[in-house]
Amino acid sequence: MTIKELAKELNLSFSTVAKALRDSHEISDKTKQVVLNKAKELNYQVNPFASNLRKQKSKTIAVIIPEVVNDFFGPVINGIESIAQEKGYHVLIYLTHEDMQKEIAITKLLQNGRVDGVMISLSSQTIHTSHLTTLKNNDIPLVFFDRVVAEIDVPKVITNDFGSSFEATEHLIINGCKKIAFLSLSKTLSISNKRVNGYLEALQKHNISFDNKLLKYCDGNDPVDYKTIRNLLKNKNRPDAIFASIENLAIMAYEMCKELNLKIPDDIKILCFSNLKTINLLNPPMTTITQPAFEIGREAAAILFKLIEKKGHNFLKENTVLNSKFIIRESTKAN
Amino acid sequence: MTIKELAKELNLSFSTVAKALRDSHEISDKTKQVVLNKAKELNYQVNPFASNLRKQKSKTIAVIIPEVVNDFFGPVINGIESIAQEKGYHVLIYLTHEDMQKEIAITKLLQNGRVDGVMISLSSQTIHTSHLTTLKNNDIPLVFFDRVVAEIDVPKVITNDFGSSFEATEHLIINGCKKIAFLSLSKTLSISNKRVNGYLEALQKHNISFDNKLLKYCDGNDPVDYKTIRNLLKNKNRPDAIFASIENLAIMAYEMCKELNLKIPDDIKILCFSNLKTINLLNPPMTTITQPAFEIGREAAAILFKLIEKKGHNFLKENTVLNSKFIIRESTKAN
DNA sequence: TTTATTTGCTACAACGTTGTAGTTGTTTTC
DNA sequence: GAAAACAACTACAACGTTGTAGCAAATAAA
Repeated sequence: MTIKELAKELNLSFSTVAKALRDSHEISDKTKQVVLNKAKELNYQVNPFASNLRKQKSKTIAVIIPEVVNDFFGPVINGIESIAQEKGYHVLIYLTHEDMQKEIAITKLLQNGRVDGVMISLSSQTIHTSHLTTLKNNDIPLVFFDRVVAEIDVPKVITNDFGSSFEATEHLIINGCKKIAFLSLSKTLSISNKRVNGYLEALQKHNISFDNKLLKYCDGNDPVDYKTIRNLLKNKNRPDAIFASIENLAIMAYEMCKELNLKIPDDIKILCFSNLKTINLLNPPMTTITQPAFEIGREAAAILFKLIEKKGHNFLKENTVLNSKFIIRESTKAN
Repeated sequence: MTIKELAKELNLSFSTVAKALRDSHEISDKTKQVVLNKAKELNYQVNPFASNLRKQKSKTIAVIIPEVVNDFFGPVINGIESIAQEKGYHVLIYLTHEDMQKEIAITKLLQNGRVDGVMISLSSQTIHTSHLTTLKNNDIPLVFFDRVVAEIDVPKVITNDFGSSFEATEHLIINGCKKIAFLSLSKTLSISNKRVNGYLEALQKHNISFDNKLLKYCDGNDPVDYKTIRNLLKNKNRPDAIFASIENLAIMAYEMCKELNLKIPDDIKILCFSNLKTINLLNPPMTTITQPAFEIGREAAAILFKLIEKKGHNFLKENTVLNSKFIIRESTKAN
């Protein structure tokens, strides 16, 4: 059912019908009513491609994330979707699986105007970012969240990673830890570096010298990371705490402790950045830095829609910083 | 950059350029090379809307699910996405949040050819399904997975829910349970009914009379369901086991046990359908029926693409049944 | 040599919208 | 009562593709 067919049914010019459907002031109320009724009767729906082509707008945004089976990115999507649904936008999801090549391929797909805007949280393996600059230079509204590229001048929604990391490390130190291992994800992502720096600064403040054997870079590949953690824990000079920068690594550490029969928190303390909903049911419940994932999604989406609708760009240069919550549970209890 | 602009640059007719880009046999290899080089140089990308409009194809599918923060639907999306990426399709995600009205609104959006196919797992609150029949009648390829509508004649990918449920219930009975509560999700979904029936049949086989106070229908709204579970467990005539048809409800039961100081499995045994990745770390690890979520996603997507490409429809009437795994852990250990 | 056939390219009409520029006939204004 | 304004509708040209039809020139067949 197209406008032209509708027009034929109604014995009106198709321009009239088109305008009536768009509630133009040029059309009398009587005619509008007739057209609308007929449209409903024949279940007329605008053809999105014709409309997109003509208006050069797609009412669609793309969300690029590393992974979806994840208690952080899941709620982020919820947040994004809640705003998108309000605004009548459609949401395309693309997963990079922490692979830079996939990320590049995906951004290429989005350069041709398929979407009105893009939200992205980088893959941990992304070491150069020209594909994102290209996207920005193609005038596609772009918002980074959580894993951002500091150098690219687009709005970013992040959390207070340095502060959280500092606070968590200090908490471990106060509770008696002297050999705190830090499991990081990426050497290049600014978020990873901030988390590492928070850890380092806390060590320094408390006069604990940094042992670089305790700073491990994982790569998001489960079997490999598993080995890294295993080696760390089987070492005779085992750390007395593990601070994981992502949930997955902490879960592996928990599993490894179970396997090696290490008692948490007595033998080793563990904490991490996490949004796990079963965190309280773990044995023992884990101390976490919990990011406001849903709000990050909502905030980032809201900013993207402002960019799309070009309602002023004063916010463009600013990072939006939301605060994570540090929640102390049994996994870091002092001996 | 459009074909016409490219043609002007090359001093060729735009038809020639268009054909060269599509590698038509009507164009000489030499010309093709020239065109392709120029296209690369000027970063020409086909306009997806023009192409979609002309071809009446969008290379996009829609996935409608109740929820994304979920260790079942997450891997399903991974499965879908892995096939979609292979095939060069885009994936639109829509969330119903277990709300039938949202589900209806979403299906309306998809009636106009925006997508080449739709995959859906119903909301638990969906009690009538004419919106899905409409979608099917509009000739939009449709595949159901997990939460299906038995009456609508489209391909479905499901698991052996009756059998799993029977097996799990029997396991509880053998381990000494006599008052097994079943937490169901929906009175109408066929998947829910199958799970309930498996439970009932196992009771019958072992001559345990069914107590309808032990069969609770939850509605996916956390605070409400929380109360339901609380009432169940605070009752003086408390059940000795809880069989939850979805993960969320089991998690709430765990939390409630913690709150009420009930020991699992001594005071009460708990099991559920779940894909939780931290299941082994819970206190105690929970016995689960684990569905092959990733494979469900892959299988359903593969079928959808066959439908889209119209490669025979013999499989149309058949359900694809994948088997879940029943994994016994500590939460149901005999006293 | 004349007539087919093939090769390589061009012209053009869709696809279904949207927005601008007419074209009527009617009403208002001075 | 002529000019201006308005209301309600129509015509049509984009948007950027894709596929069919057409048209030369070159080659093959008769």
